[in-house]
Amino acid sequence: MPTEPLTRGRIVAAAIDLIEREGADAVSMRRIAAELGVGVMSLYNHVPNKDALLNGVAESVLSQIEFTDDPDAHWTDRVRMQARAFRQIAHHYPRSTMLVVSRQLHSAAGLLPVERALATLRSAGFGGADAVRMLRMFIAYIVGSLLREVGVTPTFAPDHTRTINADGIDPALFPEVSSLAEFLGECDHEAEFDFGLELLITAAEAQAGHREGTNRG
Amino acid sequence: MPTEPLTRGRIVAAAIDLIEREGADAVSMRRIAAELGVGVMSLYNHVPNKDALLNGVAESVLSQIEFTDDPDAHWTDRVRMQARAFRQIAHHYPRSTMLVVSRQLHSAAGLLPVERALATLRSAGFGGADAVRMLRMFIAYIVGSLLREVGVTPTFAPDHTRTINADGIDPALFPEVSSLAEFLGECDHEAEFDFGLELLITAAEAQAGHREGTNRG
DNA sequence: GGGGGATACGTACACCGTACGTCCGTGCTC
DNA sequence: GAGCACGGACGTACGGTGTACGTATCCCCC
Repeated sequence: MPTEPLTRGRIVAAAIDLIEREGADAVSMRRIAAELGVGVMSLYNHVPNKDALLNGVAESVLSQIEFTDDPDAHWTDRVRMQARAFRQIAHHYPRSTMLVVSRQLHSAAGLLPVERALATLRSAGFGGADAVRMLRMFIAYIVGSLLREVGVTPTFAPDHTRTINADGIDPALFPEVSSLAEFLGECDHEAEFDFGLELLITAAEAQAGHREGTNRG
Repeated sequence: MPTEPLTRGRIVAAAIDLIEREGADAVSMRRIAAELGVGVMSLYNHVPNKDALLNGVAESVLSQIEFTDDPDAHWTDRVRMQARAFRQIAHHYPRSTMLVVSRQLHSAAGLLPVERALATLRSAGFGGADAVRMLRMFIAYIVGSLLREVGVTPTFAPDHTRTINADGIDPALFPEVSSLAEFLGECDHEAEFDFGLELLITAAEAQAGHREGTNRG
């Protein structure tokens, strides 16, 4: 009974599966091998080392983004759709998101979203330099938001404020925090994401109109 | 010759020092102990485990933020100053920034910036819910930006595009990326940060004016 | 003096990534 | 068909990791 042959793809898939089930800390070459019913060192026939494997995980997740934005739609709608597509994949692989965001990949997988976004921004009338600036701004916001959603970002996170509150935070030292504990303690991630996204898009649109015909990129 | 007694503070300081010198991967309990000229297990008299130690690192860095914003200044100026203070500390401890941003601390160290920011936003006239929303938006942008600056964020990062370009990216597949390689390849971090920050502040100010007297928080 | 608590330390265990050597099934060459 | 080269699967081994546990040492208070 020849088992399915070992493959880089199968290994990466097993890694993603393991990460989503037990978290990134659970990932070890031994563990993945066991998961695949295979000797540890067999993995190294398909993957040079653990770091490369994790890069593979990030690339795989990134490449699964589904861009469904209509090329004929208004550019603001396209930006919205692209940002949401990014967010959606992060939601689908929440525990892998940290990996995606924290690894420097220089492969085509990571380049496609950039290409799409740049095309959209240029179609909005932004010059080269401005398009890149805008892209970087959107990415910064999206990455930061996803980190919060995924539950990585620090104190400012949602449910932990409840913990803090339970611990009893001193209202004299932190009047605002304690009086706003109600709002800090809850977080509709999607609503929060969209709120900032809309603000950014509105601001970007204002810039686009403002600089029309003044493209200096 | 009784050496300086071991202390949680000294341990955390040694960890920060080590991280900044050799990166977060170099941190191990053995390494830190060696750095302090001390047995490994002695550390555990002052720190429950490695994770707590890293939390200590994050808290320490966070608590060194110097808020110099004038309480009487316009709220937009105060937001600007606070965001820059955050960025400055990240620049001072670049390799520790990832830790700061990726750990869930629930200590006072992480609460102070939140308190300051909330106070500022409330003074701008935002209701409770809106103030928290704005705070989250600013934090998302700042965190995302710092990750990029620190050189952690993926493909969209600056100098690696040059590498990609050197590798020869296919202009047919990625026309925008390749035609904008010039702009993607360089990044004045401070200018980029300020660009987005100003956009956000402007947008926030518009919201503040728009909702005046309509506070529903 | 003597007892007790805090601190420093060494040893030991389970686990990690991976370099290296070995084995075996497959396919090509004669 | 015989011989052989080769690639993939595997076991072993080494140096590293975090930390549980037991022990030794110091200082302070009685």
